[in-house]
Amino acid sequence: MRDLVKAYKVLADESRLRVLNLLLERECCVCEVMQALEISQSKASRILSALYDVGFLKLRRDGLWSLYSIDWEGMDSHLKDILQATRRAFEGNEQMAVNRERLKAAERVGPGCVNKAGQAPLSPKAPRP
Amino acid sequence: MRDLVKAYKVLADESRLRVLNLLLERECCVCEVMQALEISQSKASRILSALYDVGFLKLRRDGLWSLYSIDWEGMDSHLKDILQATRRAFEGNEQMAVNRERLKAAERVGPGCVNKAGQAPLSPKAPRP
DNA sequence: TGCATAAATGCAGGAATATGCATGTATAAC
DNA sequence: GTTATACATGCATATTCCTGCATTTATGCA
Repeated sequence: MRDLVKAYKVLADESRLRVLNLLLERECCVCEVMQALEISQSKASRILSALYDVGFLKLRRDGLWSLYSIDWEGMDSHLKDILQATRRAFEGNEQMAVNRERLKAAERVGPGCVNKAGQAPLSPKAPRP
Repeated sequence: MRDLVKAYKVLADESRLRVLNLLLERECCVCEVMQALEISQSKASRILSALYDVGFLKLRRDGLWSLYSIDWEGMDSHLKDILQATRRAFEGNEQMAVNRERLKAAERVGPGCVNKAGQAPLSPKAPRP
């Protein structure tokens, strides 16, 4: 029951729902999230680790990047249930669709993305280091 | 989206989940909830109106009683989704099963239930006034 | 070894939340 | 009317939560 409460606590925040919405689209690093949603780096990082702690996400490292994604395989079945209901709620939502589109446009970003969030990245499609 | 956040906020509390668990069993008045869960009257009342405000419950009056129940018909479809997922999460939980049993044992209580919460009611099956 | 970059985290201020106590309101019986 | 009962709510307090700022940590590269 504690776990259920913790899960709902994490979902009870608009910023965290927006992040979840992006991850339901695809794997993201912290800097992609902060750019797509125009939030600070520390906020993006905290949100991702909160979602991770509850069990919604898994983490993969690639160089300097922390790549978070939905952990469908490892997730508790009740959490999966709830996440799927949440996803359905996102589907009809205009704002959420806009955010997902913005993520697609961003793609993986190049160096300097952390310090330049909010500005257009210098080279939108720079390859990873 | 605001509505979804509000719904999750309401669900992000163990006491409120316990109340919801009782209501998934059957319609309840405030004093039944406070007895079955051994919580104060003001707490029971506030929890029920919080669940009501979000749209999970409907309210029916019968004399002095306020009878709350799950509003399956009037509920938004996404809320219904989430509530059903929540119910499934309750099913395997020992504590929740105990609470539901305690509610069955209590049945509708007689006069004085508000002031005597925690004690056994004087006449467990007294008719309503 | 030193520098640059991505992410994580300690801290603090402010906002939101939960809850007990006391009181107010509405209804019913007399 | 008066009284009793069930419920709702205002207030005060304690606690939790969110967030920005600054700093630290970890990794990769020259």
